[in-house]
Order: sequence, then structure tokens, then C-alpha cells
Amino acid sequence: MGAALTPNETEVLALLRGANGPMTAYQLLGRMQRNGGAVAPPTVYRALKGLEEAGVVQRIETLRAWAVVTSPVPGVVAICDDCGAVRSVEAQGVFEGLHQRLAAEGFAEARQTIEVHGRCGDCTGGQT
Amino acid sequence: MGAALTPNETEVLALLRGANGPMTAYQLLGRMQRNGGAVAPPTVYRALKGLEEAGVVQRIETLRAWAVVTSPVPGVVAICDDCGAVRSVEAQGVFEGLHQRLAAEGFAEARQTIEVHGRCGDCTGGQT
DNA sequence: CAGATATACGTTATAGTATAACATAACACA
DNA sequence: TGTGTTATGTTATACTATAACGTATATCTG
Repeated sequence: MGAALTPNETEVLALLRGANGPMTAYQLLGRMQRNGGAVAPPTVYRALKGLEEAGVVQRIETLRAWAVVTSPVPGVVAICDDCGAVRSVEAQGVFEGLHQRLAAEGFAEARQTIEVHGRCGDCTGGQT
Repeated sequence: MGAALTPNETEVLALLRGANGPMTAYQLLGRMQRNGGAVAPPTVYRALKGLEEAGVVQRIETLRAWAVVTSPVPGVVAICDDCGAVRSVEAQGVFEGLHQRLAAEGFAEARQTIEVHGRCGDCTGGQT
């Protein structure tokens, strides 16, 4: 099974789970400071690193922020530029197609990042 | 046609074209300072913004660096973690599949980012 | 021409993101 | 007891990006 989380990792994970979207490392830091006194950036970044390696959080590259992983398989991160909502959309076929395409080039992928900006269904109001 | 580039944009683009891979904004800044004396970060970032809007450069999110766009259509950015090579791989089918998948969710995408880390063909030596 | 607007650029300062390096504490266990 | 390992604390700094304001130049227009 996955290794147990450390206290700091547990705290960071709880904060991210309690948020309704990604948080930046310094937002997490601020929360931890209000909770627990003196906390410095490395504490947060170390926790995020551990959680990322455990596969339970991921960095949203285009937002420079961190979010909990909501899907057991890799997802496409869909970011609404209107309302800020961030969703992970399962898209096995897309990842599979990507793998095939890169394998054909001789590229052995280790980590795929797919992020999309646009407007979510709520914000387009059904408009195409 | 596309708007003409400003002198600063032209200089930044030339530097990126002359590089054999992505450069960070501050690497560009260093080069410009050695060329032209006093240059400050906003000069570089403004040029990068203009070039990005013109579609001739792009930010490689996972590297926090900037590269020239080498393909007329959006490409998958394949980054070798061994040798550092960065290639843009055309993958129309992948982008199309991504579009279909998101459209089905009611999401209207404006910008897609696909970056993959791993090992390029040269570094795997043909191994699967 | 005077004045208004727009564009590019310069300049200073600061905000925001991330890591290096070294010190300490607590625990496991030979 | 001593030794190694893991997690954490602490200080400082590096790296990335933007805000805000000032200046110069060109263009348009009354």
C-alpha cells in the first residue's frame, strides 16, 4: 500500500480537500501559519512533494497552483477562465492516443500533462 | 497578415531562434543585457507576451521557459528528461480527440496545453 | 499648429513561486 | 549506547513575473 502520510502532508492534504479548487503554495502556507504558528515555505513544498509522489495531489501547471487528484486515472484538467472552476475530466482515449503517437516517435513518456483553458458549460450557458 | 514585430520582440525572437531549445525569461534578459546595456525584466516579458499573442513563441509550462513555435498547428511538447531535448510533435488526432471529449462535457476550450516528460528515442537507444 | 490618442519603451519597485543548505528532534533497532 | 533514518525546523536566497508610473514618438484630427 502507499506509504503513510506525515503530519505535515496530512495537514496540507486536508487543506486542499477543504478548498473548492486549487490553492497556491503560499495560500497553503498562510493557512498553516494561522493554524500552527511559525511555518516556512519548505514545510509546504516538502509536503506537496511527498503528496505528489504519493499521487494524491498534482500541480496545475498553468495556474501555478496545487490540487487534489480526483480521479484514479490521469485526467485532462479543464480550467474555466470565467468562473475559475477546475475539473479533472477522464479521457482515457486521449491519453492512449497520445501514448501511441509518442511511441511512434520513439519517445517513452513518464508523465503527461494535459490542461485546457476555456469556458465551462455553466459559463457558456449551453452556447456552442 | 500578422502585425509587425517591435524591435524588442524581434530581438527576443532572434535569441530564441538561435538557441537550441527553450530559454527562461532571465536567460533572455542576460543575453539582452550583454548585447544592449540596461534592460529590465518587463522588457523581456512584454516582448514574450507580444510574441506569444502573435503565435510565434510559447511558454513551456513544465519548464517555466520559452520556446519558438515550430509547427503551424498546435503540437504536443515532448521533453526528454535525460538530454533535455524539447520537440514539438504534431498530433492532430490527439487534439481533435481532446476537443471532442471536452465538447461532450460542454466545455468550450480556448487553449490546450499538452506536455509530456520522458525519454526521447536517442536516449532510450531504441529500447521500448 | 495644438491637442488628443495610441504605442512602445524605460525604470523602479515589488509580488509571487521555489529551493539550497544546514540544524534539530524523534524514533528504530543493531 | 550508538548509529542511521526520517521528518521537521530555520535561515537565507534564487528564480519567475508583474504593477505602476514616466517618457518618447508617431499619428490623427479639429
